[in-house]
Amino acid sequence: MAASILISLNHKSYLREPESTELGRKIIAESIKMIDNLGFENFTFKKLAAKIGSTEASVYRYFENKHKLLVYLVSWYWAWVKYTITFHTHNIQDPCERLCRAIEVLTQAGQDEDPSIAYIDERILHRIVVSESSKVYHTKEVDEENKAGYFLEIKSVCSFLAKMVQDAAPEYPYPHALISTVMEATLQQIYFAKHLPTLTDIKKKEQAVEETLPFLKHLVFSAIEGNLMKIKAE
Amino acid sequence: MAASILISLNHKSYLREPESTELGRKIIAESIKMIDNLGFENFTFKKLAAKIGSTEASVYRYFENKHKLLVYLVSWYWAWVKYTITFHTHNIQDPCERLCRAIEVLTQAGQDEDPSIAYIDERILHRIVVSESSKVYHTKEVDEENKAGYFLEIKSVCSFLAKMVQDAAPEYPYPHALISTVMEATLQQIYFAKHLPTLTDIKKKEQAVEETLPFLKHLVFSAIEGNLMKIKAE
DNA sequence: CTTTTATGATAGTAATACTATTATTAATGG
DNA sequence: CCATTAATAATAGTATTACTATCATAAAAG
Repeated sequence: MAASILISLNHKSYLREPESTELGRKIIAESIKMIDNLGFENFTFKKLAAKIGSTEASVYRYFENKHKLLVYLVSWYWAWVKYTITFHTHNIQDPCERLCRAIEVLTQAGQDEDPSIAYIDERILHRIVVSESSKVYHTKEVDEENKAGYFLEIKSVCSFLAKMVQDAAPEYPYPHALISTVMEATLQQIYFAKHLPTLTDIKKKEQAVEETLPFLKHLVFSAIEGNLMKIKAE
Repeated sequence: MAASILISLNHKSYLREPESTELGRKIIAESIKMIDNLGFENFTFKKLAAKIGSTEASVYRYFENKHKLLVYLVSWYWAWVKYTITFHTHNIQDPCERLCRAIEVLTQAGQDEDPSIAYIDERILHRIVVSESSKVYHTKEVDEENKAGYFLEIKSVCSFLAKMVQDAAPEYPYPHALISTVMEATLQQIYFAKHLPTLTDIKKKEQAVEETLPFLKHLVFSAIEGNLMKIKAE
C-alpha cells in the first residue's frame, strides 16, 4: 500500500470537511473506535465530544447528525476498497483471473496491519462496516440520500466488479445482482461466523475471512461459468 | 393456504402474549402499518398508542421496547415462511425439485392476496422484513438475544433449506452459507430494485420478486450442480 | 493590525424512551 | 352474587437524546 493515499468522496455527507482540520480528524478517529465499542445505537455526539475534549456543538459543525457521520465512514470504506481493488488488479490481463483477484481483495479488505492513513484504523472500520453498514441505506430517507449521492461509492464498487463479471462472462445476465449479493455476503458471513454461526458453515470466527473466500469464489465462478444454457431455456 | 393457522414463536420477545387479547392484536396490526409508513426509526410507542386509542404505558406492558416488537414481527414472518415452505414442499420427492420449489416459495413469500391471519397483513409485513429486518440482529446485544432464542425462527428456516441443499448435493460444502446468502439476497434484491437500482439487474420494481427468482435459482443450482471438483482442488 | 473563521462554553428546547401511581372496568372464582 | 384479581386508561414524571442558539475567545488570514 502506498505510504499516503488520498480518498476523496463524491458527495457531502459532512458540513465541514473533517480531513482538513485537527478536530475533524479527531472526530473521525474517535468515532470509529466508539461506534465499534458501543455500537451505533449507543453512540452519541455528546459521548464523542467528551472523549475528544470538545463539545457537542463543535461536532455538530462537522456532521448534521450521527447517521451522516456513518454515511461518511462507510463511503470512505468503499472508496478505499475501490482504490485497493484497482491497485491490485490493474495489470492483470485475463478477465477471470482479474475477477478472482478482485474478490480476494474485497473479502480481505480491512485485514492489513498497516493503515493507509494515520488517523483511520481500517481494521476497526472494517468491523463497523460489517456490523453497521446496512443501516446507511435502510432508512426512510434512502431515496433523497441516494439523490444526494450518498451511495455513489458503494455503487461504484458494484459497477466496477460487475464490469469484470461482464468481461469474464459476457453472456451472464445478472452481473450487478451477483456482485451486490457477493458484496453483502462478504460482510454477512463474517458477522454470522461471529454471532450467528448456525447461519454459516464458517467454523472458526478467527479465520472467518479466510474461510469465506473459497465459498464466494466458488459461488461467483460456478454462476458465471456454469450452464448458462439453463437461464436461456427459462 | 389454510383458513386459520397458528404461528407460535419459540421465545419471548414479548412481555404479554399479543395474540391473546384485543389490545395485543391491535398493537401488532397497527405497528405493522406504522413501521411501513414511518420507517422503524420514526416509529414510537407514543404514536402507536395514539393511533389505536390506547396509552404508551399499555403498549409497554406487551413489549419492553420497539426493538423487541420488531424482533417479534420478524420472527413471526420467518415462522410463517417456514410453515408455508413446509406446506408447499412436503410431498415433493425429488430433492432438486423440492429445493427449487422452496426457493420459489421463499422468494414469493408475502405476495399472496389473502392473508392467513386476520389482523396480520403479510404483504405489508413482507415490506417491513425487506426494509428493516437486518436491524434485528445488527445490535450490540446480538449475542444475548441469540441466547434468549430471538433468532430461532430465521435459523430454523436456514437449517431447513440447508438440509434440502444437502439432500440435493451431499458433496457441497457450504449449504448454510449458501442459504443464508440467498435468504438475504431475496430481500436485498427487492430493496435494491426499488431504491438502489444500480446495485441490481432487476429493472421493473413492480416485478422485482418475479425477476429475482431466476437469478437466485440459477445462483443456487449452478453452485450445487457446478463443478464441485474445483472446490476440492483448492 | 484588523477581520474572518473555528472552537469552546454555556444554555435551552422538543422529543424519545421509558417508569410509577392511581383509578376504573372487566373477567374469574368461590 | 360478591370478592378478588387482572387488564387497561389516565396522568404525571424522569433521564437521555438530538439537536439549536448565543456569546466569548483564540487563531489564522488578509
